[in-house]
Amino acid sequence: MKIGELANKTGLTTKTIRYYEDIGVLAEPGRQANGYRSYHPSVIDRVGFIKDAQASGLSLIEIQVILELRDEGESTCGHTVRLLESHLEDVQTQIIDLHRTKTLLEKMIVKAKALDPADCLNPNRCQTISATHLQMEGTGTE
Amino acid sequence: MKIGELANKTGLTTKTIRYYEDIGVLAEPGRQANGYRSYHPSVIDRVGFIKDAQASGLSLIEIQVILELRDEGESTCGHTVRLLESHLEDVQTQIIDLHRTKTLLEKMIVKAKALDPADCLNPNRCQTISATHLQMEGTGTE
DNA sequence: ACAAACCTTCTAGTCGGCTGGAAGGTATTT
DNA sequence: AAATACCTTCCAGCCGACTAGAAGGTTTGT
Repeated sequence: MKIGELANKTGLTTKTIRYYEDIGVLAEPGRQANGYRSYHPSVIDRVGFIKDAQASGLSLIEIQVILELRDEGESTCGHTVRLLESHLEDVQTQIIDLHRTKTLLEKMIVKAKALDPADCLNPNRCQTISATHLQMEGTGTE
Repeated sequence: MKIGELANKTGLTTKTIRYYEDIGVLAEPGRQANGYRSYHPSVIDRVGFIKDAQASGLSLIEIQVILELRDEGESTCGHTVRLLESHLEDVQTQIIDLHRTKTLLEKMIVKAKALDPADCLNPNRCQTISATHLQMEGTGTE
């Protein structure tokens, strides 16, 4: 399979495939006599793995680590699980942060709407997002 | 107030302050006779505003838009509210995405742990995150 | 007088995940 | 034989929010 075919089957571009090879998440494939890359069909699955792992929020570097270990025949499961678990923690933290942000945004919107529109004409009063308005209730800055 | 003092009071670096000036979120301050930047104390509040807006997930470009409108004396509230509301939508979408990711990660971890450790020794079997395992249940690709 | 700590401008690099283009070689079709 | 569609390499740039460093000028302190 040439690179264009792999691109078609995986939905990646040839550029992206070469890039993945560069950074090491895809191994260097064999070459045809003319120098063209020649891919084994199993690479399609590997790309599927990469996509799934990416969709789960793993970076290409992290994915590379998992794949490298796997390629070396190490018992990767332990590593992978630890990586996934630490990633899960990150995700949970992000969710909490986003909820805080959401609450903050909602408060800001409510306050902005409660303002008398006439006040908006005074540029010194239209301070929808004024720091002082919000800091009291939960912007844990340091 | 010189730039270093402003940096101390706001927690930004002098580099960052100059950068903010470059991209337009902080206006060019006056200069002393020697060419040093000379800041009005009100800039501290403005930086506070920027920090809060950033903490709410607004980009510096978006913040700049709000501040520019405000500086021009426009009735910004409407614009600001619309910006905040569209941002709130983004945040909500992000939360939903993260929850999907979280569920996916949890499933992956459960599956990984359920595997017989002996299987890990076979690099072709230790496929914790194998694409085929997961795609069936909700990786809406495209 | 001289060092240290500040200030100035400018250029360029970082991270991550690509994308674009140039300049060439090869394969297929007409 | 020429057009086209593929392939190769390498180098450069994008986004956002900085950060680092060079090379110089100023102010402060001893």
